[in-house]
Amino acid sequence: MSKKNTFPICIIDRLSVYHRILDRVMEEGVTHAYSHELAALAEVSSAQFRRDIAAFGNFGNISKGYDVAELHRAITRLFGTEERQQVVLLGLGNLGKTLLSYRGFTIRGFDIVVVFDVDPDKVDRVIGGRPCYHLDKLEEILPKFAAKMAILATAPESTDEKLISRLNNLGIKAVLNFVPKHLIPPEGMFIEQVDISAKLEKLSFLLTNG
Amino acid sequence: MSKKNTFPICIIDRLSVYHRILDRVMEEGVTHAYSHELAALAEVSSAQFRRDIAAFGNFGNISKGYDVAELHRAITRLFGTEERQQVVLLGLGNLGKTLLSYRGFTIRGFDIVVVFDVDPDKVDRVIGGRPCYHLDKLEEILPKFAAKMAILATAPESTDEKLISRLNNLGIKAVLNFVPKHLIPPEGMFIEQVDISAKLEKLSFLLTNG
DNA sequence: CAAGAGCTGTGAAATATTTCACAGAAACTT
DNA sequence: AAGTTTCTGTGAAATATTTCACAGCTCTTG
Repeated sequence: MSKKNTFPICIIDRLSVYHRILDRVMEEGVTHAYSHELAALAEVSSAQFRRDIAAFGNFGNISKGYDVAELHRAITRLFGTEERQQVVLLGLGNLGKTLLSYRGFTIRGFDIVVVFDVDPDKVDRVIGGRPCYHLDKLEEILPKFAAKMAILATAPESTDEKLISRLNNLGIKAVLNFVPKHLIPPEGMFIEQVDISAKLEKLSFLLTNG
Repeated sequence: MSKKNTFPICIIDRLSVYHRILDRVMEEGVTHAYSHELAALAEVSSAQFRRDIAAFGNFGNISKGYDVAELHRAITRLFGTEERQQVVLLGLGNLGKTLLSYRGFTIRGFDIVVVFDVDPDKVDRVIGGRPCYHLDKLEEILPKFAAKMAILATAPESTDEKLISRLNNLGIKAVLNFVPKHLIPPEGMFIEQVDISAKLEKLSFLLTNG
């Protein structure tokens, strides 16, 4: 039995990769796989794969390797996506609309249940199957939903720590931020930054200097 | 003068954050800032900020702090985005279209110059100001452009290492992959994964277990 | 112009993460 | 049923990254 009180946060990123790989392997009808096989698909060492998994319990069978379906379920449980997670979306521009119809969220257990924007043409309507309200009504409407996470796809100019603070006050403790602006979360809140251009910059750096 | 032959790759991610912060600080008319000020905005320690920057040269003025504009330029140079970088986009679904009109790319120095898809309604037309061709013509058309990087927003079913290999043969050595599928790059190629659901999974994990 | 304050860049220490390598366990094989 | 193989989980070692803490410099002030 493995009991550590602390583990590197980057394990979580790798868990998502493992999860996708288990998906794929299951589709192929495989029921058991060894650490070195799964690790190769995830581009990590087999030792790292075993240690990552072992941080959350003993899942490996000593001669059959890992039960693929069981490990998949275990990771799902860790993610808390055994039951569907409700999410609020802020911002219905190009990106917001795309996210609203993004099938990946649905597949992974996340449902955008309500949307907020500031555009008069968009508010007080149902868009993409979800009700859309004016951002001014956030405090009034959001408590009616069970969303614990928010996705931020608002205009950069109007996105700041004030908005974060409003969300925090409404009990939102996790934010996925697509706005290319580094926002500092209040105590107890997590903000995950998705900066698409930053990824291109990294690639460009690697091409230029690597 | 600082000359290291090796440095942690995660510095590059932080450089992007610093870059955004310098943008903001410059907009406010600030010309110089101390490491502890910039570090606070980026949520890193001042020592880390100084060490990250020092890995690429001596930019700090010992009593005025860092020349904001100079440091900004220096990072731009490291990214290789002093001159505009041409990029090819593969896939014109919802996400592809959004990326095509994403202003963040333009602002950061990246131009999507040509697009490929498989939809007969989309190919051999100009869409969003860029010519769109059938993916079958990749080998014929792509060499006419100077793109060194590709953005992958194709359907998961039709995205695999075979496509990666075609890109590699055409001289594309850096790929930004929006398809939620872990692709293994051939020697000498970089693939940067953008898995949006993975970020939500991480947040969900933190809420559930943190 | 000497003393004081406060900065950067960086050795050295501390901490975090990854890899090595093997004990112990299961499943074959003869 | 003993030997062989090959696996997982994990101490211990190796490596990577971050933080500490300060020398040396610049500016300010009296």
